[in-house]
Amino acid sequence: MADAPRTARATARAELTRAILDNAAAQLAEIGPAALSVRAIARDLGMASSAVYRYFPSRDALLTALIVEAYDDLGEAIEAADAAVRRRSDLRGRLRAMAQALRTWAIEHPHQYALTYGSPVPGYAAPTDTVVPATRSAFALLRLFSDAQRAGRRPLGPERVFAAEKAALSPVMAYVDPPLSPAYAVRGVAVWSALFGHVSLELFGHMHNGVLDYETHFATLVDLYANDLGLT
Amino acid sequence: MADAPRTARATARAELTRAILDNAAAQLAEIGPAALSVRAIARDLGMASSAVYRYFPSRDALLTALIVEAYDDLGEAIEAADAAVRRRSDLRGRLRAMAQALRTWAIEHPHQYALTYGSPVPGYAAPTDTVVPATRSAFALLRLFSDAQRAGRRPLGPERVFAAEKAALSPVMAYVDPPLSPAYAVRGVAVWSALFGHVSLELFGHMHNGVLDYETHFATLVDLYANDLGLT
DNA sequence: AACAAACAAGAGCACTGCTCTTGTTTGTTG
DNA sequence: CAACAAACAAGAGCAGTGCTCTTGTTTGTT
Repeated sequence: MADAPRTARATARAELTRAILDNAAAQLAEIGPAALSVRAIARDLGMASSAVYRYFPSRDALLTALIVEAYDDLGEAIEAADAAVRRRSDLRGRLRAMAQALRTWAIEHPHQYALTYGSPVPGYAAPTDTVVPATRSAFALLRLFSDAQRAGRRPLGPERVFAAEKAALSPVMAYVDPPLSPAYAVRGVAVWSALFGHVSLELFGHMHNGVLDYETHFATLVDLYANDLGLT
Repeated sequence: MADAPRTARATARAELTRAILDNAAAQLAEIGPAALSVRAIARDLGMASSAVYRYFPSRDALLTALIVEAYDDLGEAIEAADAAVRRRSDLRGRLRAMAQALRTWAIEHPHQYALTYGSPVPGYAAPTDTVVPATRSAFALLRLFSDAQRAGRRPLGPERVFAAEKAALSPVMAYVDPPLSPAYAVRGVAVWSALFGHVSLELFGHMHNGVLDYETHFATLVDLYANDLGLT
Protein backbone atom coordinates (compact mmCIF):
# COMPACT_ATOMS: atom_id res chain seq x y z
CA MET A 1 0.00 0.00 0.00
CA ALA A 2 2.17 2.79 1.33
CA ASP A 3 5.87 3.38 0.79
CA ALA A 4 8.42 0.97 2.19
CA PRO A 5 9.29 2.07 5.71
CA ARG A 6 12.78 3.51 6.19
CA THR A 7 13.66 3.36 9.83
CA ALA A 8 13.91 0.21 11.89
CA ARG A 9 11.18 1.52 14.12
CA ALA A 10 8.82 1.96 11.18
CA THR A 11 9.44 -1.58 9.97
CA ALA A 12 8.90 -2.90 13.46
CA ARG A 13 5.68 -0.98 13.65
CA ALA A 14 4.51 -2.29 10.30
CA GLU A 15 5.37 -5.83 11.30
CA LEU A 16 3.62 -5.61 14.63
CA THR A 17 0.57 -4.04 13.02
CA ARG A 18 0.53 -6.94 10.59
CA ALA A 19 0.98 -9.48 13.38
CA ILE A 20 -1.89 -7.98 15.36
CA LEU A 21 -4.10 -8.01 12.28
CA ASP A 22 -3.21 -11.60 11.44
CA ASN A 23 -3.83 -12.76 14.97
CA ALA A 24 -7.10 -10.87 15.04
CA ALA A 25 -8.13 -12.45 11.74
CA ALA A 26 -7.33 -15.90 13.09
CA GLN A 27 -9.31 -15.21 16.22
CA LEU A 28 -12.18 -13.82 14.15
CA ALA A 29 -12.28 -16.91 11.97
CA GLU A 30 -12.40 -19.15 14.99
CA ILE A 31 -14.70 -17.55 17.49
CA GLY A 32 -16.39 -14.77 15.57
CA PRO A 33 -16.45 -11.00 15.90
CA ALA A 34 -18.46 -10.84 19.11
CA ALA A 35 -15.89 -12.81 21.09
CA LEU A 36 -12.87 -11.12 19.58
CA SER A 37 -10.77 -9.78 22.44
CA VAL A 38 -7.94 -7.29 22.41
CA ARG A 39 -6.51 -8.84 25.53
CA ALA A 40 -6.49 -12.30 24.00
CA ILE A 41 -4.64 -10.98 20.96
CA ALA A 42 -2.10 -9.31 23.23
CA ARG A 43 -1.67 -12.53 25.19
CA ASP A 44 -1.15 -14.50 21.99
CA LEU A 45 1.47 -12.03 20.87
CA GLY A 46 3.14 -11.88 24.26
CA MET A 47 2.59 -8.17 24.81
CA ALA A 48 0.64 -6.02 27.19
CA SER A 49 -2.92 -5.28 26.17
CA SER A 50 -2.26 -1.58 26.52
CA ALA A 51 0.44 -1.82 23.86
CA VAL A 52 -2.10 -2.91 21.26
CA TYR A 53 -3.86 0.41 21.63
CA ARG A 54 -0.83 2.14 20.22
CA TYR A 55 -1.52 0.37 16.92
CA PHE A 56 -5.30 0.40 16.89
CA PRO A 57 -7.08 3.10 18.83
CA SER A 58 -9.99 0.83 19.76
CA ARG A 59 -11.43 -2.60 19.32
CA ASP A 60 -13.83 -1.21 16.74
CA ALA A 61 -10.95 0.20 14.73
CA LEU A 62 -9.38 -3.24 14.69
CA LEU A 63 -12.67 -4.74 13.57
CA THR A 64 -12.98 -2.11 10.89
CA ALA A 65 -9.54 -3.04 9.57
CA LEU A 66 -10.66 -6.66 9.48
CA ILE A 67 -13.79 -5.65 7.60
CA VAL A 68 -11.73 -3.83 5.01
CA GLU A 69 -9.51 -6.87 4.58
CA ALA A 70 -12.54 -9.11 4.22
CA TYR A 71 -14.05 -6.89 1.53
CA ASP A 72 -10.77 -6.89 -0.31
CA ASP A 73 -10.36 -10.63 0.02
CA LEU A 74 -13.82 -11.31 -1.36
CA GLY A 75 -13.38 -8.76 -4.14
CA GLU A 76 -10.13 -10.35 -5.12
CA ALA A 77 -11.68 -13.82 -5.14
CA ILE A 78 -14.50 -12.69 -7.40
CA GLU A 79 -12.19 -10.79 -9.72
CA ALA A 80 -9.87 -13.77 -9.95
CA ALA A 81 -12.75 -16.08 -10.75
CA ASP A 82 -13.88 -13.74 -13.51
CA ALA A 83 -10.38 -13.39 -14.89
CA ALA A 84 -9.93 -17.16 -14.94
CA VAL A 85 -12.60 -17.51 -17.61
CA ARG A 86 -10.59 -17.61 -20.82
CA ARG A 87 -13.32 -16.77 -23.33
CA ARG A 88 -14.26 -13.28 -22.24
CA SER A 89 -17.37 -13.50 -24.40
CA ASP A 90 -18.60 -16.45 -22.33
CA LEU A 91 -20.74 -14.16 -20.27
CA ARG A 92 -22.76 -16.91 -18.65
CA GLY A 93 -19.60 -18.70 -17.67
CA ARG A 94 -18.26 -15.54 -16.12
CA LEU A 95 -21.43 -15.02 -14.09
CA ARG A 96 -21.24 -18.64 -12.96
CA ALA A 97 -17.61 -18.24 -11.95
CA MET A 98 -18.15 -15.05 -10.01
CA ALA A 99 -21.29 -16.29 -8.29
CA GLN A 100 -19.61 -19.49 -7.27
CA ALA A 101 -16.59 -17.57 -6.02
CA LEU A 102 -18.89 -15.46 -3.86
CA ARG A 103 -20.66 -18.44 -2.35
CA THR A 104 -17.48 -20.44 -1.84
CA TRP A 105 -15.73 -17.53 -0.18
CA ALA A 106 -18.70 -16.95 2.11
CA ILE A 107 -18.79 -20.60 3.16
CA GLU A 108 -15.06 -20.66 3.78
CA HIS A 109 -15.10 -17.37 5.67
CA PRO A 110 -18.47 -17.34 7.42
CA HIS A 111 -17.48 -14.88 10.13
CA GLN A 112 -15.93 -12.52 7.63
CA TYR A 113 -19.05 -12.70 5.50
CA ALA A 114 -21.24 -12.11 8.52
CA LEU A 115 -19.11 -9.13 9.44
CA THR A 116 -19.37 -7.55 6.01
CA TYR A 117 -22.74 -8.58 4.61
CA GLY A 118 -24.46 -9.66 7.79
CA SER A 119 -25.01 -7.06 10.44
CA PRO A 120 -22.07 -4.68 10.59
CA VAL A 121 -21.47 -4.86 14.32
CA PRO A 122 -19.16 -1.88 15.01
CA GLY A 123 -21.40 1.06 15.73
CA TYR A 124 -24.09 0.02 13.27
CA ALA A 125 -22.88 2.68 10.81
CA ALA A 126 -20.24 1.54 8.38
CA PRO A 127 -17.06 3.58 8.78
CA THR A 128 -16.06 5.56 5.72
CA ASP A 129 -12.86 3.51 5.37
CA THR A 130 -14.92 0.54 4.27
CA VAL A 131 -16.96 2.06 1.46
CA VAL A 132 -14.32 1.77 -1.26
CA PRO A 133 -13.26 -1.85 -0.72
CA ALA A 134 -16.91 -2.75 -0.20
CA THR A 135 -17.73 -1.81 -3.78
CA ARG A 136 -15.11 -4.09 -5.29
CA SER A 137 -17.27 -7.17 -5.69
CA ALA A 138 -20.19 -5.15 -6.98
CA PHE A 139 -18.01 -3.52 -9.60
CA ALA A 140 -16.89 -6.90 -10.89
CA LEU A 141 -20.50 -7.78 -11.55
CA LEU A 142 -21.13 -4.36 -13.03
CA ARG A 143 -18.38 -4.87 -15.59
CA LEU A 144 -20.00 -8.12 -16.65
CA PHE A 145 -23.32 -6.42 -17.19
CA SER A 146 -21.56 -3.70 -19.15
CA ASP A 147 -19.84 -6.28 -21.34
CA ALA A 148 -23.15 -8.01 -21.92
CA GLN A 149 -24.76 -4.79 -23.00
CA ARG A 150 -21.89 -3.97 -25.32
CA ALA A 151 -22.22 -7.44 -26.84
CA GLY A 152 -25.78 -6.62 -27.74
CA ARG A 153 -27.53 -8.74 -25.13
CA ARG A 154 -30.77 -7.67 -23.60
CA PRO A 155 -32.26 -8.45 -20.20
CA LEU A 156 -35.64 -10.19 -20.01
CA GLY A 157 -37.17 -7.17 -18.35
CA PRO A 158 -38.22 -4.68 -17.30
CA GLU A 159 -39.73 -3.44 -20.53
CA ARG A 160 -40.18 0.09 -19.33
CA VAL A 161 -38.33 1.89 -16.57
CA PHE A 162 -39.98 4.94 -15.05
CA ALA A 163 -38.12 8.22 -14.79
CA ALA A 164 -37.99 8.06 -11.00
CA GLU A 165 -36.30 4.69 -11.15
CA LYS A 166 -33.83 5.91 -13.76
CA ALA A 167 -32.91 8.72 -11.44
CA ALA A 168 -32.65 6.38 -8.49
CA LEU A 169 -30.25 4.13 -10.35
CA SER A 170 -28.30 6.88 -12.10
CA PRO A 171 -25.11 6.26 -10.07
CA VAL A 172 -24.94 2.58 -10.90
CA MET A 173 -25.64 3.33 -14.58
CA ALA A 174 -22.87 5.93 -14.72
CA TYR A 175 -20.22 3.76 -13.12
CA VAL A 176 -19.37 2.05 -16.42
CA ASP A 177 -18.63 3.39 -19.87
CA PRO A 178 -20.75 3.38 -21.95
CA PRO A 179 -23.39 3.85 -19.28
CA LEU A 180 -25.60 0.92 -18.42
CA SER A 181 -29.11 0.95 -19.86
CA PRO A 182 -31.92 1.41 -17.33
CA ALA A 183 -33.19 -2.09 -17.98
CA TYR A 184 -29.78 -3.62 -17.42
CA ALA A 185 -29.27 -1.53 -14.33
CA VAL A 186 -32.54 -2.73 -12.82
CA ARG A 187 -31.89 -6.36 -13.71
CA GLY A 188 -28.30 -6.09 -12.63
CA VAL A 189 -29.07 -4.73 -9.19
CA ALA A 190 -31.82 -7.30 -8.88
CA VAL A 191 -29.41 -10.14 -9.61
CA TRP A 192 -26.87 -8.61 -7.26
CA SER A 193 -29.45 -8.52 -4.48
CA ALA A 194 -30.56 -12.05 -5.24
CA LEU A 195 -27.06 -13.52 -5.19
CA PHE A 196 -26.14 -11.97 -1.88
CA GLY A 197 -29.62 -12.72 -0.63
CA HIS A 198 -29.21 -16.40 -1.32
CA VAL A 199 -25.79 -16.57 0.28
CA SER A 200 -27.00 -14.75 3.38
CA LEU A 201 -30.10 -16.88 3.76
CA GLU A 202 -28.13 -20.07 3.22
CA LEU A 203 -25.26 -19.13 5.51
CA PHE A 204 -27.49 -17.90 8.30
CA GLY A 205 -29.57 -21.05 8.26
CA HIS A 206 -32.83 -19.78 6.80
CA MET A 207 -33.00 -22.42 4.09
CA HIS A 208 -32.49 -25.23 6.52
CA ASN A 209 -35.91 -26.78 6.27
CA GLY A 210 -36.73 -25.76 2.72
CA VAL A 211 -33.77 -26.55 0.52
CA LEU A 212 -31.88 -29.83 0.78
CA ASP A 213 -28.96 -29.22 -1.56
CA TYR A 214 -27.74 -25.65 -1.44
CA GLU A 215 -25.10 -26.06 -4.12
CA THR A 216 -27.48 -27.47 -6.68
CA HIS A 217 -30.06 -24.86 -5.93
CA PHE A 218 -27.56 -22.04 -6.13
CA ALA A 219 -26.37 -23.28 -9.52
CA THR A 220 -29.95 -23.36 -10.72
CA LEU A 221 -30.50 -19.84 -9.46
CA VAL A 222 -27.42 -18.53 -11.21
CA ASP A 223 -28.49 -20.08 -14.47
CA LEU A 224 -31.91 -18.57 -14.07
CA TYR A 225 -30.38 -15.16 -13.47
CA ALA A 226 -28.16 -15.62 -16.50
CA ASN A 227 -31.32 -16.11 -18.51
CA ASP A 228 -32.92 -13.06 -16.93
CA LEU A 229 -29.84 -11.07 -17.89
CA GLY A 230 -30.03 -12.37 -21.46
CA LEU A 231 -26.60 -14.00 -21.30
CA THR A 232 -25.87 -16.37 -24.21
CA MET B 1 -49.52 -19.34 24.33
CA ALA B 2 -49.88 -21.44 27.49
CA ASP B 3 -52.74 -21.70 29.95
CA ALA B 4 -53.65 -18.79 32.17
CA PRO B 5 -51.58 -19.08 35.35
CA ARG B 6 -53.46 -20.02 38.51
CA THR B 7 -51.41 -19.06 41.50
CA ALA B 8 -50.34 -15.56 42.37
CA ARG B 9 -46.73 -16.65 42.07
CA ALA B 10 -47.26 -17.88 38.54
CA THR B 11 -48.90 -14.62 37.48
CA ALA B 12 -46.08 -12.68 39.08
CA ARG B 13 -43.59 -14.82 37.24
CA ALA B 14 -45.37 -14.31 33.93
CA GLU B 15 -45.55 -10.58 34.51
CA LEU B 16 -41.90 -10.28 35.43
CA THR B 17 -40.88 -12.42 32.47
CA ARG B 18 -42.90 -10.11 30.26
CA ALA B 19 -41.37 -7.03 31.88
CA ILE B 20 -37.84 -8.34 31.37
CA LEU B 21 -38.63 -9.17 27.77
CA ASP B 22 -40.16 -5.75 27.13
CA ASN B 23 -37.26 -3.94 28.71
CA ALA B 24 -34.83 -6.07 26.75
CA ALA B 25 -36.69 -5.31 23.54
CA ALA B 26 -36.55 -1.60 24.28
CA GLN B 27 -32.85 -1.80 24.99
CA LEU B 28 -32.33 -3.87 21.85
CA ALA B 29 -34.13 -1.32 19.72
CA GLU B 30 -32.03 1.49 21.15
CA ILE B 31 -28.51 0.21 21.42
CA GLY B 32 -28.54 -3.06 19.51
CA PRO B 33 -27.93 -6.65 20.44
CA ALA B 34 -24.19 -6.34 21.09
CA ALA B 35 -24.65 -3.78 23.85
CA LEU B 36 -27.66 -5.45 25.44
CA SER B 37 -26.86 -5.97 29.10
CA VAL B 38 -28.57 -8.15 31.67
CA ARG B 39 -27.37 -5.87 34.43
CA ALA B 40 -28.80 -2.82 32.74
CA ILE B 41 -32.16 -4.54 32.39
CA ALA B 42 -32.07 -5.47 36.06
CA ARG B 43 -31.22 -1.88 37.00
CA ASP B 44 -34.08 -0.57 34.90
CA LEU B 45 -36.45 -2.96 36.58
CA GLY B 46 -35.09 -2.26 40.05
CA MET B 47 -34.00 -5.80 40.75
CA ALA B 48 -30.74 -7.62 41.32
CA SER B 49 -29.01 -8.86 38.21
CA SER B 50 -28.87 -12.33 39.67
CA ALA B 51 -32.66 -12.40 39.88
CA VAL B 52 -32.95 -12.08 36.11
CA TYR B 53 -31.19 -15.40 35.75
CA ARG B 54 -34.11 -17.11 37.39
CA TYR B 55 -36.23 -16.12 34.41
CA PHE B 56 -33.69 -16.52 31.62
CA PRO B 57 -30.80 -18.91 32.14
CA SER B 58 -28.38 -16.81 30.14
CA ARG B 59 -28.03 -13.67 28.09
CA ASP B 60 -28.18 -15.78 24.95
CA ALA B 61 -31.45 -17.31 26.04
CA LEU B 62 -32.86 -13.82 26.45
CA LEU B 63 -31.61 -12.87 23.01
CA THR B 64 -33.13 -16.03 21.58
CA ALA B 65 -36.48 -15.07 23.07
CA LEU B 66 -36.15 -11.66 21.43
CA ILE B 67 -35.33 -13.33 18.12
CA VAL B 68 -38.43 -15.46 18.35
CA GLU B 69 -40.51 -12.38 19.06
CA ALA B 70 -38.94 -10.57 16.12
CA TYR B 71 -39.70 -13.43 13.74
CA ASP B 72 -43.26 -13.50 14.95
CA ASP B 73 -43.64 -9.76 14.69
CA LEU B 74 -42.38 -9.71 11.12
CA GLY B 75 -44.47 -12.73 10.18
CA GLU B 76 -47.53 -11.08 11.59
CA ALA B 77 -46.83 -7.86 9.72
CA ILE B 78 -46.48 -9.70 6.42
CA GLU B 79 -49.56 -11.82 7.02
CA ALA B 80 -51.56 -8.75 7.94
CA ALA B 81 -50.40 -6.94 4.82
CA ASP B 82 -51.46 -9.87 2.69
CA ALA B 83 -54.79 -10.18 4.43
CA ALA B 84 -55.47 -6.49 3.93
CA VAL B 85 -55.67 -6.95 0.18
CA ARG B 86 -59.36 -7.29 -0.46
CA ARG B 87 -59.31 -8.91 -3.89
CA ARG B 88 -57.54 -12.18 -3.14
CA SER B 89 -57.06 -12.72 -6.87
CA ASP B 90 -54.99 -9.53 -7.05
CA LEU B 91 -51.80 -11.53 -6.80
CA ARG B 92 -49.54 -8.70 -7.81
CA GLY B 93 -51.11 -6.45 -5.22
CA ARG B 94 -50.59 -9.09 -2.56
CA LEU B 95 -46.92 -9.47 -3.47
CA ARG B 96 -46.55 -5.70 -3.35
CA ALA B 97 -48.23 -5.53 0.03
CA MET B 98 -46.14 -8.28 1.57
CA ALA B 99 -42.88 -7.01 0.13
CA GLN B 100 -43.56 -3.53 1.35
CA ALA B 101 -44.50 -4.85 4.76
CA LEU B 102 -41.18 -6.67 4.92
CA ARG B 103 -39.16 -3.62 3.98
CA THR B 104 -41.10 -1.27 6.23
CA TRP B 105 -40.79 -3.59 9.19
CA ALA B 106 -37.06 -3.95 8.62
CA ILE B 107 -36.57 -0.19 8.48
CA GLU B 108 -38.64 0.34 11.59
CA HIS B 109 -36.92 -2.47 13.46
CA PRO B 110 -33.35 -2.44 12.15
CA HIS B 111 -31.82 -4.18 15.14
CA GLN B 112 -34.47 -6.85 15.15
CA TYR B 113 -33.95 -7.40 11.45
CA ALA B 114 -30.20 -7.57 11.91
CA LEU B 115 -30.69 -10.07 14.70
CA THR B 116 -32.89 -12.34 12.62
CA TYR B 117 -31.74 -11.96 9.02
CA GLY B 118 -28.34 -10.40 9.60
CA SER B 119 -25.78 -12.43 11.46
CA PRO B 120 -27.45 -14.43 14.20
CA VAL B 121 -25.15 -13.43 17.04
CA PRO B 122 -25.93 -15.94 19.78
CA GLY B 123 -23.62 -18.88 19.25
CA TYR B 124 -23.71 -18.63 15.49
CA ALA B 125 -26.05 -21.63 15.31
CA ALA B 126 -29.73 -20.77 15.42
CA PRO B 127 -31.38 -22.36 18.43
CA THR B 128 -34.10 -24.84 17.60
CA ASP B 129 -36.71 -22.64 19.27
CA THR B 130 -36.41 -20.17 16.44
CA VAL B 131 -36.95 -22.41 13.42
CA VAL B 132 -40.74 -22.48 13.54
CA PRO B 133 -41.41 -18.74 13.93
CA ALA B 134 -38.65 -18.08 11.40
CA THR B 135 -40.64 -19.81 8.67
CA ARG B 136 -43.72 -17.68 9.15
CA SER B 137 -42.84 -14.95 6.65
CA ALA B 138 -41.62 -17.49 4.10
CA PHE B 139 -44.86 -19.40 4.35
CA ALA B 140 -46.87 -16.29 3.64
CA LEU B 141 -45.01 -15.89 0.37
CA LEU B 142 -45.35 -19.59 -0.34
CA ARG B 143 -49.11 -19.37 -0.08
CA LEU B 144 -49.10 -16.57 -2.63
CA PHE B 145 -47.11 -18.66 -5.07
CA SER B 146 -49.47 -21.54 -4.47
CA ASP B 147 -52.47 -19.33 -5.17
CA ALA B 148 -50.84 -18.08 -8.36
CA GLN B 149 -50.23 -21.61 -9.55
CA ARG B 150 -53.79 -22.60 -8.78
CA ALA B 151 -55.00 -19.59 -10.73
CA GLY B 152 -53.19 -20.94 -13.77
CA ARG B 153 -50.30 -18.47 -13.78
CA ARG B 154 -46.88 -19.49 -14.95
CA PRO B 155 -43.48 -18.15 -13.99
CA LEU B 156 -41.22 -16.74 -16.69
CA GLY B 157 -38.69 -19.45 -16.12
CA PRO B 158 -36.97 -21.77 -15.67
CA GLU B 159 -38.23 -23.80 -18.62
CA ARG B 160 -36.67 -27.01 -17.44
CA VAL B 161 -35.76 -28.02 -13.90
CA PHE B 162 -33.24 -30.83 -13.49
CA ALA B 163 -34.00 -33.80 -11.28
CA ALA B 164 -31.34 -32.83 -8.76
CA GLU B 165 -32.91 -29.43 -8.32
CA LYS B 166 -36.38 -30.93 -7.96
CA ALA B 167 -35.01 -33.10 -5.19
CA ALA B 168 -33.25 -30.17 -3.57
CA LEU B 169 -36.46 -28.15 -3.50
CA SER B 170 -38.80 -31.00 -2.64
CA PRO B 171 -39.51 -29.68 0.89
CA VAL B 172 -40.60 -26.26 -0.29
CA MET B 173 -42.74 -27.82 -3.02
CA ALA B 174 -44.45 -30.13 -0.57
CA TYR B 175 -45.29 -27.43 1.98
CA VAL B 176 -48.43 -26.37 0.10
CA ASP B 177 -51.32 -28.33 -1.31
CA PRO B 178 -51.43 -28.98 -4.22
CA PRO B 179 -47.64 -29.11 -4.33
CA LEU B 180 -45.80 -26.28 -6.01
CA SER B 181 -44.49 -26.93 -9.50
CA PRO B 182 -40.70 -27.11 -9.81
CA ALA B 183 -40.63 -23.96 -11.91
CA TYR B 184 -42.67 -22.04 -9.36
CA ALA B 185 -40.55 -23.38 -6.55
CA VAL B 186 -37.36 -22.20 -8.21
CA ARG B 187 -38.78 -18.80 -9.07
CA GLY B 188 -40.38 -18.49 -5.69
CA VAL B 189 -37.23 -19.17 -3.73
CA ALA B 190 -35.37 -16.85 -6.09
CA VAL B 191 -37.80 -14.01 -5.39
CA TRP B 192 -37.65 -14.78 -1.67
CA SER B 193 -33.85 -14.52 -1.76
CA ALA B 194 -33.98 -11.36 -3.80
CA LEU B 195 -36.45 -9.59 -1.52
CA PHE B 196 -34.50 -10.32 1.64
CA GLY B 197 -31.30 -9.65 -0.25
CA HIS B 198 -32.44 -6.18 -1.18
CA VAL B 199 -33.59 -5.36 2.33
CA SER B 200 -30.33 -6.60 3.82
CA LEU B 201 -28.16 -4.74 1.35
CA GLU B 202 -30.18 -1.56 1.80
CA LEU B 203 -30.35 -1.73 5.57
CA PHE B 204 -26.69 -2.55 6.00
CA GLY B 205 -25.60 0.31 3.79
CA HIS B 206 -24.35 -1.52 0.74
CA MET B 207 -26.48 0.47 -1.70
CA HIS B 208 -25.30 3.75 -0.32
CA ASN B 209 -23.31 4.87 -3.34
CA GLY B 210 -25.27 3.07 -6.00
CA VAL B 211 -28.96 3.65 -5.43
CA LEU B 212 -30.34 7.08 -4.57
CA ASP B 213 -33.97 6.26 -3.84
CA TYR B 214 -34.38 2.93 -2.11
CA GLU B 215 -38.15 3.02 -1.99
CA THR B 216 -38.56 3.63 -5.70
CA HIS B 217 -36.03 1.00 -6.56
CA PHE B 218 -37.61 -1.55 -4.27
CA ALA B 219 -41.00 -0.95 -5.85
CA THR B 220 -39.47 -1.44 -9.28
CA LEU B 221 -37.86 -4.66 -8.13
CA VAL B 222 -41.09 -6.02 -6.73
CA ASP B 223 -42.91 -5.28 -9.95
CA LEU B 224 -40.16 -6.99 -11.88
CA TYR B 225 -40.44 -10.04 -9.65
CA ALA B 226 -44.20 -10.01 -10.09
CA ASN B 227 -43.57 -10.26 -13.82
CA ASP B 228 -41.06 -13.04 -13.31
CA LEU B 229 -43.66 -14.89 -11.27
CA GLY B 230 -46.26 -14.38 -13.98
CA LEU B 231 -48.61 -12.46 -11.70
CA THR B 232 -51.45 -10.66 -13.56
C1' DA C 1 25.38 14.84 23.63
C1' DA C 2 20.62 16.46 24.31
C1' DC C 3 16.03 16.03 23.63
C1' DA C 4 11.58 14.81 22.11
C1' DA C 5 8.84 11.44 20.17
C1' DA C 6 7.52 6.63 20.14
C1' DC C 7 7.11 2.74 22.69
C1' DA C 8 6.13 -1.19 26.32
C1' DA C 9 4.42 -2.55 30.64
C1' DG C 10 1.71 -2.43 34.64
C1' DA C 11 -1.84 -0.82 37.65
C1' DG C 12 -6.34 0.48 37.81
C1' DC C 13 -11.33 1.86 36.63
C1' DA C 14 -15.82 0.70 35.34
C1' DC C 15 -18.21 -2.63 33.28
C1' DT C 16 -19.81 -7.34 31.86
C1' DG C 17 -21.95 -12.47 32.35
C1' DC C 18 -22.56 -15.61 35.65
C1' DT C 19 -22.36 -18.38 40.20
C1' DC C 20 -22.75 -19.23 44.98
C1' DT C 21 -24.55 -18.32 49.41
C1' DT C 22 -27.87 -16.43 52.57
C1' DG C 23 -32.30 -15.30 53.91
C1' DT C 24 -37.22 -14.70 52.69
C1' DT C 25 -41.74 -15.63 50.61
C1' DT C 26 -45.09 -18.70 48.71
C1' DG C 27 -47.89 -22.85 47.87
C1' DT C 28 -48.76 -27.52 49.20
C1' DT C 29 -49.12 -31.31 52.25
C1' DG C 30 -49.81 -33.93 56.70
C1' DC D 1 -53.03 -25.04 61.60
C1' DA D 2 -48.21 -26.42 61.36
C1' DA D 3 -44.40 -28.21 58.54
C1' DC D 4 -41.78 -28.37 54.74
C1' DA D 5 -40.01 -27.94 50.27
C1' DA D 6 -39.87 -25.28 46.33
C1' DA D 7 -39.44 -20.76 44.33
C1' DC D 8 -37.61 -16.48 44.91
C1' DA D 9 -34.64 -12.00 45.77
C1' DA D 10 -30.44 -9.93 47.07
C1' DG D 11 -25.66 -9.53 47.77
C1' DA D 12 -20.92 -10.79 47.39
C1' DG D 13 -17.66 -12.43 44.47
C1' DC D 14 -15.04 -14.41 40.33
C1' DA D 15 -13.03 -14.03 35.94
C1' DG D 16 -13.15 -11.59 32.15
C1' DT D 17 -13.59 -7.28 29.14
C1' DG D 18 -12.30 -2.32 26.82
C1' DC D 19 -9.74 1.34 27.84
C1' DT D 20 -6.77 4.99 30.36
C1' DC D 21 -3.12 6.74 33.03
C1' DT D 22 1.41 6.62 34.80
C1' DT D 23 6.13 5.12 34.79
C1' DG D 24 10.20 3.88 32.66
C1' DT D 25 12.69 2.63 28.39
C1' DT D 26 14.14 2.73 23.53
C1' DT D 27 14.71 5.05 19.24
C1' DG D 28 15.62 8.74 15.81
C1' DT D 29 16.74 13.49 15.16
C1' DT D 30 18.71 17.86 16.10
